[in-house]
Amino acid sequence: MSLLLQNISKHVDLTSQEEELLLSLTSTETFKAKTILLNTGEISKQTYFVNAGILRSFNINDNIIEHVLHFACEGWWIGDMYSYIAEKPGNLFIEVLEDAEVIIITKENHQILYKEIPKMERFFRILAENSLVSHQERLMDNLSLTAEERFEKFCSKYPTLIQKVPQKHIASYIGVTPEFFSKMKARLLKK
Amino acid sequence: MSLLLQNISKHVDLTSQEEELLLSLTSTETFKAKTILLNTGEISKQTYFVNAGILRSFNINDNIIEHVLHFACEGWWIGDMYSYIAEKPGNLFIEVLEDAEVIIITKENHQILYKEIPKMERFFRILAENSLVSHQERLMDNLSLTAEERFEKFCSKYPTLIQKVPQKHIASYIGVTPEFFSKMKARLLKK
DNA sequence: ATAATTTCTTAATCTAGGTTAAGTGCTTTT
DNA sequence: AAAAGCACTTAACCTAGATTAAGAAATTAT
Repeated sequence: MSLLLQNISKHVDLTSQEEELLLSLTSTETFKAKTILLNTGEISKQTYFVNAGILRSFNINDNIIEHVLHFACEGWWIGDMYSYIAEKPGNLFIEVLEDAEVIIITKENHQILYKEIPKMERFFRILAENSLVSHQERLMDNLSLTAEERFEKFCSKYPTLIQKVPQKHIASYIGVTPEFFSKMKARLLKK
Repeated sequence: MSLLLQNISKHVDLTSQEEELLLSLTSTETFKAKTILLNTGEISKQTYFVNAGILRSFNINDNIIEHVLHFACEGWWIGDMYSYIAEKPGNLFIEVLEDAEVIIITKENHQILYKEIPKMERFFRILAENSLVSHQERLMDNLSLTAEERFEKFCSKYPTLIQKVPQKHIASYIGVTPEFFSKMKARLLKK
C-alpha cells in the first residue's frame, strides 16, 4: 500500500473509492538533490508528502544566515503553512537535500478533497495538532535547554538524519553556528 | 452574540440548533487571579476559551525557572495541547493572571461535538493551523532575532498585554531574564 | 495605615555561544 | 587527475545576555 494511504489510515478510515479519489487528486514527482521546490517571496500552492529522500524548509535573514525550520524524510509532510493558508508570499525555501520522490497536493485539489471527503478535515486537523505540539516543545526547548541538550534530544529523536544531512543544517536547526556545533561535538566525543 | 460563537463563525457557519448544541456542551466559569487551572503532571481534560480576563501557560525547568508558552486574553483559546491529545501527564501550568471568565469544553464533550457537528473538525483544523503558523514564526524569531527585536515585535503584536501583565512574564515569553529585560527597556527608552 | 510580599531596577561580574580567520579534507565538476 | 567549490575543524578573541546581589517601588494582606 502507498506510504501516503498508510499515513492517512493511522487517523481516519477511507473506503477504497475515497482512496482512489484522493490519489487522483495528487501527483507524484521525483526531484534531484539541490532542487528548490519553493522560493521566499513565492505564494506556496502545494503541500508535499515525502515518499523517499530528504527535504528541508528554511529561511534566510538579512545577514545571509539560514535557519532550518524543518526536515522531512520518508513519511513526513512539508510545506510553507503560512503562505499556503494565507495565500501570501512566504519567507521559506523548500529544498531537496537527497534525491526525492514527493507526492504533491495542490491547494485547489486540497479544497476539493475537503468537499468530497469531509473525513479529511479530521485527518489534517490531527496532523496540524501533532505538528503544533512538536513545535511547542521545540520552542520551550529553545528557551530552556543548552545547545548541548538540544543536540542530544535531536539525536534521540531523529537518529537517521544525523548521518544523512550535512552537519551545518543540524547546527542551524538546533540554533547554533556551524563553528560552535563543531566545537560542541568535539567536546561531547571526549566524554 | 457570545464571543465564542462569534469566534467560530469566522471560519464555519453553524445553524442555530448547532449553536445551541455547542453551547450545551460547554460550561462557563469565573476564576480569581492566581488560580491554577492546570498543574504540571496532570492530564489535561479541558480546553479553555477566554471570555474575559487573562491566562497564561508556562512550564518550570529543573532550575525553578519559568518559561511562558502562551498568553490568552478575550477571544483566545488556551490549553495544554500535548496532554489533551495524548492523554498523558503534561508539562504545563495554566494560571489566571487577571480575574477571568472562561468557557470550558471537556474532552468527552469535544468528541461528542465532532460526532454531532462534523463541521467543527474544520473549525479546529483551522484553529490548529493558525496556531501552528504563529508558533513557527515565533520559533524562527527566536533563532534569528535579538531580544530587542523580539520585544518590539511583541509590542506591536500584543499592545494591550504590555500594560496588563507583569513584565517578568513578558521577559520570559521573549526568552530573557527579568534583569536583562529591565536593562533592555531602559536602553530603549533612552532612544 | 503598616507590614509583608512581589515586582522592578541597577550594577558588577561571568559565560555560552558568536565572529573572524586560516587551514584541512571532501565532493563535484571539467 | 586537476581544479574548484563545499563542508568541517581549530583557535583567538568578542558580545549578548545570564547570574548574583542589593536596594527601590509597587502591590497585597493584615
